[in-house]
Amino acid sequence: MNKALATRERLLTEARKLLWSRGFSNVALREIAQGAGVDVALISRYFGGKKGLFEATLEGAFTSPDVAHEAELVEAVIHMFLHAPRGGEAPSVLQLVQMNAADAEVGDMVRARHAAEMQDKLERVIGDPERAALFMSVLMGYALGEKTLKLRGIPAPDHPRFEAHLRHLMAAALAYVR
Amino acid sequence: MNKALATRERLLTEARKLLWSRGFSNVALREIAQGAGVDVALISRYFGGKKGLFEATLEGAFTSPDVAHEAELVEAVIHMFLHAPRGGEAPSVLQLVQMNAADAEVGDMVRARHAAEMQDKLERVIGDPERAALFMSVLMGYALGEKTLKLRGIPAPDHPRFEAHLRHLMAAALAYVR
DNA sequence: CTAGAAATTCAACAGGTGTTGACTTATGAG
DNA sequence: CTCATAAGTCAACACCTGTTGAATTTCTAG
Repeated sequence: MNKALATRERLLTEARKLLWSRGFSNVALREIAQGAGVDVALISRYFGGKKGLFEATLEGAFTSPDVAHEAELVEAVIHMFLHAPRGGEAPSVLQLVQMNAADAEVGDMVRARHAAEMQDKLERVIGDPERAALFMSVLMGYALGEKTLKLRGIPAPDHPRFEAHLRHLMAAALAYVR
Repeated sequence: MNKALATRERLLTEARKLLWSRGFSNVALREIAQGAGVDVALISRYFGGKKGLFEATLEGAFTSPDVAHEAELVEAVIHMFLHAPRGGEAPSVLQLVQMNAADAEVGDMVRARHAAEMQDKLERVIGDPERAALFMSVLMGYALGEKTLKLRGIPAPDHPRFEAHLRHLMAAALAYVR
């Protein structure tokens, strides 16, 4: 009876890997099924369809670190950027954006589940919607520049200057005063 | 004989509108053709295929403003953000990113045609690859936060604080010292 | 007005998509 | 062992994708 749950989980793992990195409409269900070693039909059976699978993928996946002060926040983000599994295990801010861009409906799902939640947390810690928005923007932009656009001038994540950039940008966002 | 060129252009216009806003793999050629009021077959005939059409779309589309000094640069960007046709006529940095995320091959096309060129210009004006990268990152992130993620805390583009945010972020990027 | 060329449409293709219902295999209790 | 039920497979579907070659319309020179 719980063997089904195991393969359900295997399906979810594979779906996260593929859907999060390549976007909703660029991955075929058959590919996910093959990666999990089962037949495609199981996906529609277990999750009710492709969108159901994607939604299940988002379930409880986004846990921004619980911090209480700005200083801790900065350190937590640094840690996240430097030590997060870069292979594609955890959903990065960038991957969120990719998903968001693909399809309006999917974008809404992502926004409802994560973006809003992360923003809430940031606002609670930072104490100002504007600074929180700038903080998030700045991080998204840097992740984008590094991973997707591959800008010259952004060093590899293990280079000390990578961390320096992040610290500089976060500080700038937090220093905003209207 | 030049009537063909006219419909070619009509096709291109429609392609820009759809491909740039919704991404490469989320628009069907038939939709583009219908928007231009012609048959799908013409696209493969004129542009050699979907990728050919997309590439033609990028041709000469990206003209970053020619400025010589940092101060001018900031003003030019402000102008671009505030007065660019927000409906989807001109390709925004955000749209570039969307295209980039969709498909690896398409992403390379975009990077080759625009991202690198824009970066070159920025480096020439700013004089430092790192600051240029930060500058570009910061703008991409803010555009992303406003248009795609729709973050609270980012006001409408016609609000004075929108401009204030942009100025603050650009100044921060330019103020970076290693 | 008419032949010929240019511009466009039509119909069909081969391949891929998500989804569904019927069938088969594995599991575990009695 | 037996059988009911859970778990998974198979084949087919209806639809949509980009692309192509032939047919057709539209335009234009003589």
